[in-house]
Amino acid sequence: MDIKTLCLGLLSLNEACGYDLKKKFESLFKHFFAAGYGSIYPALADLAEAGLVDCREVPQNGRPARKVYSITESGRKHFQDALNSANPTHKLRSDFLVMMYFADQLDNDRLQLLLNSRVSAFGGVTAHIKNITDSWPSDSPAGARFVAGFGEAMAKAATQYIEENRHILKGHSQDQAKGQPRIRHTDLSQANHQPAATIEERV
Amino acid sequence: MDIKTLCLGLLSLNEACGYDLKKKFESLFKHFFAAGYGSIYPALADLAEAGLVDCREVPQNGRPARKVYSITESGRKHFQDALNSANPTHKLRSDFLVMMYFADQLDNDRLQLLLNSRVSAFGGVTAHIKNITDSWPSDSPAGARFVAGFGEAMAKAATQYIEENRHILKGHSQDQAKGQPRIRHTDLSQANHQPAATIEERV
DNA sequence: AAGAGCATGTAACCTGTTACATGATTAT
DNA sequence: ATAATCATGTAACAGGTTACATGCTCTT
Repeated sequence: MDIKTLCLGLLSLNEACGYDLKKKFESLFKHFFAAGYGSIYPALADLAEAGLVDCREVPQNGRPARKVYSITESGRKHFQDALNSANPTHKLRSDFLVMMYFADQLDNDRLQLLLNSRVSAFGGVTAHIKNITDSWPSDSPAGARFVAGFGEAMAKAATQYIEENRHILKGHSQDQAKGQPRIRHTDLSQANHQPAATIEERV
Repeated sequence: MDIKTLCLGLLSLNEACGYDLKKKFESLFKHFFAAGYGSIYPALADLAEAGLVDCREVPQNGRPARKVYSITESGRKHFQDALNSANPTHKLRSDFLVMMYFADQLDNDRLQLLLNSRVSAFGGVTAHIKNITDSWPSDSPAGARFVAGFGEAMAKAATQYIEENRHILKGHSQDQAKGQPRIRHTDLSQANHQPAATIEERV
């Protein structure tokens, strides 16, 4: 799902200007979808050009006019179609896990720092979600509560996993020689998939 | 962290050709980092050009020669630097959660299907991880075990969250009128941030 | 006085994805 | 026979990020 569609979705709930949408992205969707002005404004322009939204300009004193976008019937239909199309994705991209994979090439101070800041980042997610949900009325939409709860649950599980398993990771101590790996790795891909021509895969 | 760096990291453990790296991405990193041939081959070419890896061609019968890449000292240093640079990211991008946010615009059959296939996708992740880790020796690197365990923990937590909370989501039944939202949403962003010029934000 | 917030956007860039192109060998 | 595996890559495209450009008002 691209940002255009997501903007359209938000506009199916309330009319808004680009600035408003950015704030919604940063409150509601922060833990699973990112978007900056550089994507939102062009997206709104495209939506308007395609007739999926209408734009009404509200002049203001001393600021650029608010361009308030509201969804059209055509836009609503378009969004319904998007909701009914194929298998939605759910993708994690984590440099943190990459680094943890290479933990034994990290020195121990750095490793502990990375683990601590990841835990604290998850704490930030939890705090952020709590912060936004606290102001919600009790009849707030189920979908919103579900995705907020999902974020909390993930942050909690991740934190717990890290705290319970960080002890298995040991970076090397800083005073040892650098630049040389001291541990020979087992090849973790499937055993013996290498043609005979390839030599010296290690144990 | 870009794919180039990650390839370099894998090459810091074992020499490999592009095809091998792809397989490693798909076994070890599948749950948190994706990469296709279209990124890997150009990445390897760039690394070689930058002198961070050496390339040795191993001719084969009836196939293109294997281009086996091995890391250089310069490459190893470069990778260490990457591991020691700033705050690694950890980003989720989920169309699934987007759709759940808009659950009440989904019809109920579709909603249940989405939830079921997401649960089953997480089951697939768990199976995949179990599958690869089962073949690992008991002294396999701690980093590899940590990231595999992380993936399992997340899949488990996500599945549990979905099963325990799916009941709060109700799509509309299919025989009702389509294209019109029947529920007026409360604006979930901060209360009263709208300038007076903006009208008719709802309760 | 300084900084945050409101409000718009563009343009160049970076990065990765998808589809294409080729073709023998091995397992089912 | 058919499909999967091995093995290389390119080229066009899509999509999002970052930096830039502007400027008033309200809060601290």
